Amino acid sequence: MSAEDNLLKPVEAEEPDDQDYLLQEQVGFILRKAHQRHVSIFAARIGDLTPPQFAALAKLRDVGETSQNQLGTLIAMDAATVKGVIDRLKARGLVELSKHEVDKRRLLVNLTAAGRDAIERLIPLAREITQETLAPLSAKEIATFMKLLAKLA
Amino acid sequence: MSAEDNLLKPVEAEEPDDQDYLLQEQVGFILRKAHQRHVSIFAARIGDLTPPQFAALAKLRDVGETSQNQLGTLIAMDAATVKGVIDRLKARGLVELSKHEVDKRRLLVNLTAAGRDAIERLIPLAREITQETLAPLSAKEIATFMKLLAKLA
DNA sequence: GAAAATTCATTCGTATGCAAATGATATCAA
DNA sequence: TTGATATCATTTGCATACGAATGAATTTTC
Repeated sequence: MSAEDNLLKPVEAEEPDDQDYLLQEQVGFILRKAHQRHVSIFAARIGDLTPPQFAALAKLRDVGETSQNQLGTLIAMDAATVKGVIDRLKARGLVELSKHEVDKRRLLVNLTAAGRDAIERLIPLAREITQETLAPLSAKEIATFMKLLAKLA
Repeated sequence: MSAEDNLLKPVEAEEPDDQDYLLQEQVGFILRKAHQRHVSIFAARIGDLTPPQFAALAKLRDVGETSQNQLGTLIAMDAATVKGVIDRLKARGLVELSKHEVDKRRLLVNLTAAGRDAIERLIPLAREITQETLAPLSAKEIATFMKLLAKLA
């Protein structure tokens, strides 16, 4: 095949070879950047709480009291990570911890009154964060994107 | 409006109110999970290098010698983060550092022979990682998804 | 019912990721 | 040319994120 043929060949048919690995076109790299952008938007709107901390409060609002590990499963954090998040929320008086009466291994987590106030107050801001993150897309594109993204996660 | 009317109302017309904020349907949350999944796939295939470290090597392969800061811009890392990544690559002999002759502020980074060998060897694995990450989608869905994801990043 | 396997939580070590402060050097502007 | 700005790099502090090891408590299995 001559070099000229490449001018006629559609891009989709390109055989990737080691000469042209383009980092900026790989899912992982773009996924990382999209995530960074979202975190940045989040920080601009909710400065005093991180996305993982918000996730913990929002999920506790949904399900009520649960064990630390169970909460971690619900918000996709491993045991070590969720411990740090809960520790910091506890230090700020947004959650309270107690021991499970029957199963002595479990550490129960629940919202305090202040924690409930905080999450109720922040939810409208979180809706705006979602909107701003998706702002580059049209309504139809958003529907498509969310469907596909969910398949990948 | 009676409760029965809700049965007839299409889902898309639901007015979101604070009662039903669903964390698991928010872009940020799913984006974080998708990113986690990708990192996990990456680690399973390339155990001895992280995605940021790989990104640094791959970009150095593209552009050749650059300043640490410039490299950071190219791979979307701030100055503090890129320094850590480069330090670790240097400690493993994959990159080498030198001072810019003219502009004494700049720290030049380049691949060593070992670094070039490593990235050439890893690129085929990186292609597989991209494929596996996108495996839940069809070819057409991949094209759509990548287009929309790029808009968000 | 005792041993084995599992689950829950903690701790340690390593690696991003970013804000803010600092110091050195370069560039711009009056 | 010098004084103000801007850029490059480093450091510190804080917050995820996860593997691996450990200990305590529970469940399973024989």
